[in-house]
Amino acid sequence: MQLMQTKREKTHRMVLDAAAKLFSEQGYHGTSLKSIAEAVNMQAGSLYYHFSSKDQLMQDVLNKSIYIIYSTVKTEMNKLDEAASFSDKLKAAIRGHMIAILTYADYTSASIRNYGQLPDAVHYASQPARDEYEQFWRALFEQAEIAGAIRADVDKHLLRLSIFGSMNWSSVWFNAQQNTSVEALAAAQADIFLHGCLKQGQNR
Amino acid sequence: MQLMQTKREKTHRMVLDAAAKLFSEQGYHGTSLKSIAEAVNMQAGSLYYHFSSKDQLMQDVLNKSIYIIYSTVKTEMNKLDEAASFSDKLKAAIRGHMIAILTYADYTSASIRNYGQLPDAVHYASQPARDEYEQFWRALFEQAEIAGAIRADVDKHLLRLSIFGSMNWSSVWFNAQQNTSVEALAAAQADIFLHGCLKQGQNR
DNA sequence: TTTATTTTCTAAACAAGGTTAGAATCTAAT
DNA sequence: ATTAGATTCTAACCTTGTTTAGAAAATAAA
Repeated sequence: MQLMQTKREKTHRMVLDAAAKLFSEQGYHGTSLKSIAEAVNMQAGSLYYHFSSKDQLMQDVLNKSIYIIYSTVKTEMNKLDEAASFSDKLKAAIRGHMIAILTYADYTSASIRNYGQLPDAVHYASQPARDEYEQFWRALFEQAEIAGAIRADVDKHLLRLSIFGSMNWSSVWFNAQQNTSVEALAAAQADIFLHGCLKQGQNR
Repeated sequence: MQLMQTKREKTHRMVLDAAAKLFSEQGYHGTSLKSIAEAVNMQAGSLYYHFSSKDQLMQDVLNKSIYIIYSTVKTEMNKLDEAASFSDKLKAAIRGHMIAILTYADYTSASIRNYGQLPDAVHYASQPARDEYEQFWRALFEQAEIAGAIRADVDKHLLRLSIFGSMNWSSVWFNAQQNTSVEALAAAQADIFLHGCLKQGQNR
C-alpha cells in the first residue's frame, strides 16, 4: 500500500480521464459536471472533493495534454544520434507528436479542439507550456534553414504551421481500429512534407 | 425598394453574421442567444422572429459556410483551361479553399471549430453538403493518381486529409492585418504539398 | 392621419448548470 | 469493534440559458 497509488489518486485520475474524454467529444461548454460525474458513477457535487472547479479540471487536462505531447516528442528526438540529418529530426518530431496525439487522443484532442474557446483565465494559464513547445519547433526549422537543408523559398513559419495543422487534424479523423499503425502514419506524413506528392520532374 | 433587400432580409443577415462570429470565437455551446442579440442591439427573444431556434441558427451558419467554400473552389477551378496539369488544379483548389476560409473566416471557422461538438441533429443536417464537397477532393486525387501525376507511394487519402488539416488550421492563426495576401499564402501552401520542403537531392 | 403589417420588447416559464455546506457513508488503523 | 479520517451524497442556492406569448413600438400603405 506504499508503492501503489492511493484511492484518492486513482479516483482523481479516473475523473480527469472522463473529463478529457468528454471535453474532447463535446467541448468545454458542451460538457456538464453532471455528465463527467456520471461517467465515473458519482454525483456532480462529489467532484469538488477532487477539483476546485470546472475550470481547474480543464486546466489539468490541458497541462497534462501538453506535457504528454512535448515529452513524447523529446523521447523520440533523444533516440537520434548526433549526426542525424534534418530529415531524421523532422521524422522523429512528427512521430513523437503523432504518437502522443493518437495514443492519448482524449487528452490531446480535448486540448486541440477547445483551443480558443476557453475562458480567458484557463487559456492563459496553459500558454507558457504551449509557447515552450512551439519554441522547440521554431528552433528545429531555424537550424534546418541555417544548415541549408530546406529550400530557400519555403517560408519556415508556414511550413511549421502546416505541419501542425495536418498532425492535429488527424485526431479528428484517425480511427485506431481501421487505420494503419501510428508509426507508419507519421512516416507517411513526414514524407509528404519532406518530398511533396509530385512525381519527380512531373507536372501533369 | 424592389431591388434592394427588405429590412427583414437585412436583419436576418446581420443576426446570422453576428452568430457566425460568436460561434467561431466561443463555440456553439459557449455562445448564448443573449450575446448574439446584444451584438445586433436586440433582445434575445427577438431573435425568434428571424430564427426558429438556436439550432436552426447554427444550421444556417453551417450551410452557408459549406456553400461559400465549395462555390469559391468551383470558381477557381473554372478559371483553368482544359489542359491544366494536376499541379495547376491542386493550386486552384487550395487557392479557392483558402480564399473562402480566410475571407469569410467567421462562417468557415464557425463550421470548422465546432465540428463534432454539435447536437446530433445539427451535425447530421449538414453532412450531405460536406460529403459532396469531400467527394470533389477525392475525385481530384483519384484523377491525379490515374494520370500518374503523384508518386505511387503517397497515400492519397492521407494527402487529402493533410492538406485539409493545414488549410483549416490556418483559420486559427491567420491574421488579416499582418500576414501576406491570401493568394500568396495559398500558393505557398500548395508548393509545400507539391514539392516538399527539402532542397533537391539534399538530406541533412 | 389612420390603419394594417411588420418588427421588437417585456416578462415570465421552465430547465439546466456550477457551486457549496453539511449530513451520511465508507475505509483503514487502532 | 471503535474511532478518526477520507470520501461521497443530498439538497439547496443562485445564475444563466432557451423558449414562448402577448404587449408595445416601428414601419409602410391607404
